[in-house]
Amino acid sequence: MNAGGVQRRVEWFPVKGYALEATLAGGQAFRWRGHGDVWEGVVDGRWVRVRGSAEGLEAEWMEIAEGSEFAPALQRYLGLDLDLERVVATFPDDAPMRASCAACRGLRLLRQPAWECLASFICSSTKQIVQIQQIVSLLCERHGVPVPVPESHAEAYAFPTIPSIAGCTERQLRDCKLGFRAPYLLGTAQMLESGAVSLEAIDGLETPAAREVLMGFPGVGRKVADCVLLFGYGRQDAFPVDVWVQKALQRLYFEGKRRRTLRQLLEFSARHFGPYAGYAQQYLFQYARSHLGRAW
DNA sequence: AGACAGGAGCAGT
DNA sequence: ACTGCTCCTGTC
Repeated sequence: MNAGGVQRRVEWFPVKGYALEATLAGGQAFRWRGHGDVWEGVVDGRWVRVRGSAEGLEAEWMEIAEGSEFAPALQRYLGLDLDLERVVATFPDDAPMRASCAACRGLRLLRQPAWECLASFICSSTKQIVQIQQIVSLLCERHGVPVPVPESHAEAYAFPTIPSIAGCTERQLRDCKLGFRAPYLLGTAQMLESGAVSLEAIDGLETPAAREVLMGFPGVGRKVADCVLLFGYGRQDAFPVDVWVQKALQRLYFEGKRRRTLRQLLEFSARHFGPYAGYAQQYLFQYARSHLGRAW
């Protein structure tokens, strides 16, 4: 499709060693498909394909409007405006972090649109990544608008808007396999649609206050709120603790000691991992998932 | 077959 | 402040 002067664009980002798979398919976002060095997704309503090489990233996308300048937004989404080496250098110099960094070289944090991030993580509770991908795909196919794609390419859809979700019935959402999360997502969309709370206003808040606002939405507890703060608002002091991170922290830092409660682990993390604790968390998470196995 | 998932929300202690 | 139970449903 190439109607209305809307064009295919290509841009080269000279960033070395970007770990595409770990970043795009590691559980931060749920819309990327691909393998190895080639990945496709939809970002801000644009179909995007990214190819990675040792020297950099080649991004290709379909513009949605004349004269629109998407490259900076994509750069921001991919987390390119950040000196990764300097961030990694702030991580504590201990054995678990060294192992995590070695295992996840080139892993970055994405900076996703807040609504998409919030909605996706409301869908995520007690679900594995594959299942979250299924749910999000169904939501997009059924309630998102089609976006321009290259000639003879399969259809792609934008993430559903707040009004389009707010206008759904609980039944429609359950049909997208949301289960008990359906009323949560619906309630959140309706709160936003009513204007009682705004996702933009959160930008101006300190992290603890921002977290409190997010936890006011149904289906949003501490963990989901921290994911949204980290992946959607770039708050690198947010530290989501899910069962994987919990197990990893317990095992890597408190081996043989009495089991720490969630609260204790949060306290430990806040003082141990430094200014980029959230970044460190993603490294630990990936490491725990890929190297420590599922049978602890 | 049956437990178990990258949790939230609630009651009970 | 912690524990334990329930909420859907696909996957292993």
